[in-house]
Amino acid sequence: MKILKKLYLARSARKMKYQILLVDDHQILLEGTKAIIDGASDLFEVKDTAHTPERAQELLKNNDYDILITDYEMPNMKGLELIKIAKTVLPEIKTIVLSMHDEPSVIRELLKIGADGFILKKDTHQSIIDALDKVTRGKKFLSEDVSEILIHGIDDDKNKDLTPREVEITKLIAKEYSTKQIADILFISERTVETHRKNILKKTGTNNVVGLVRYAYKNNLV
Amino acid sequence: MKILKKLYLARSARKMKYQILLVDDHQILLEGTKAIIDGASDLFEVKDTAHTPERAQELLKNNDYDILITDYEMPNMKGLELIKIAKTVLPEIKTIVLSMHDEPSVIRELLKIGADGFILKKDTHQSIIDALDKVTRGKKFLSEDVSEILIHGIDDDKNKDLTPREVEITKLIAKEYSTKQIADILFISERTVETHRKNILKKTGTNNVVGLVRYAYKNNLV
DNA sequence: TAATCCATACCCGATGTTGGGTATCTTTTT
DNA sequence: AAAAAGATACCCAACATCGGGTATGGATTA
Repeated sequence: MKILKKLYLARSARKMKYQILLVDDHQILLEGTKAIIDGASDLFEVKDTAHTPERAQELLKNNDYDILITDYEMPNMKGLELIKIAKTVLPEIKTIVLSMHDEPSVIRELLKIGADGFILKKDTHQSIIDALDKVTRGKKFLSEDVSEILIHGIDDDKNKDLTPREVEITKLIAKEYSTKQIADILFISERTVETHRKNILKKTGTNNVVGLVRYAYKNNLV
Repeated sequence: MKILKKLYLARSARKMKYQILLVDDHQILLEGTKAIIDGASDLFEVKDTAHTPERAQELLKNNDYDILITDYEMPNMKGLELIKIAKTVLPEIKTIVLSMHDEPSVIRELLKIGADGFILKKDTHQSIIDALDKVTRGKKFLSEDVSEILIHGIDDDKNKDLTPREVEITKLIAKEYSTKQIADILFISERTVETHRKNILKKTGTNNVVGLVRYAYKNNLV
């Protein structure tokens, strides 16, 4: 809190812009968002952009940023992990997630690991500016739509979280591996895989693989 | 061809900008892309934007545009249908599709119905400008990545198209209906559904429902 | 320490899926 | 008019999945 205020004051005293690192695997969205930010406010500036999480990681290590804005769905690494890395390298950095998906579970997970803002790609550009404004003041920002989802998605909590092992198996199922193949890959018995499978079906509230694959898609396990 | 050249000359003679209608259900991408186009060239101008296909349809009927740039994946209506509508209302309009997905079948389908350009969201903003440039000269534009995909996806043609009935059944399977339920819904025998099922698996090159559901997701049947 | 959770593994039986066919009738294409 | 494609429907056998259990050892939490 204290650090933040100091940072904020320092910036404004020196009339410096907040330096932003923008990450998205879609080049066009990257450039579009940069155009929005650079054009809409003279308080913020996109210092660098990265279109892979790896490149972002590299930039984070060798530069100083005030804010990280990142896509959530990216190849190899989820926005989630990138945020964790960013918070480690630059503990004071503020993070905003830009996502297509509006699954309550994902949003909750992000907030839990300390993301400061969450915006959907279908929100307006004003949301981005509002979010930047809020997070630099040390507050959390959720776009209207996101709040809406959180409120109406509460009972969704009964969807108990899958255990790590169950997530692993769900992913393999969704990759078209058979029970036998999964057993071979994980060096466990087919019976065990079947047990996991049954538990997963129960937890996800479906009664066949199709439902499971749909669950995997909705929760970005694919 | 003739008409196009006339249009092109007329525009430049009058020093008028090409009028663009931009359609995308993600507000941020809409505004970002608009910023890119308006900022990068004084030959083109985003006259209107729409975040639903319905709104786009309305605009198309009451206004004149030279170019339509549309997302492919949208609720209710696919970019495909919007292009058909646009070409009906304004036969001379040029159409460019902006898509996340890089399925050869989708690209081929779009080119078949007369789309003039195809860009992936992971391409650079220069691709958009290049595309605008080309299509106003009456040429087709495929971004490098897209051409790449088309070339390496040729043998994908063995993925013979599913028949209407097969598509119908695929959708039902992907909606978690069992063979028995599908038989009831379509008033046909379970045996028939099984036959369709087998043919679909063969055509899509998979050997279980999981692969089928993945196919459904990739081809926007879900 | 006791209770809970997680991962492991087995049993059983019912039901569903997959892969191999063949066959008829209608519609569309050549 | 002949050929091809599409939708219908059946047979059979092998295999996988699903739903109901129970059980055990290890780790974590209360």
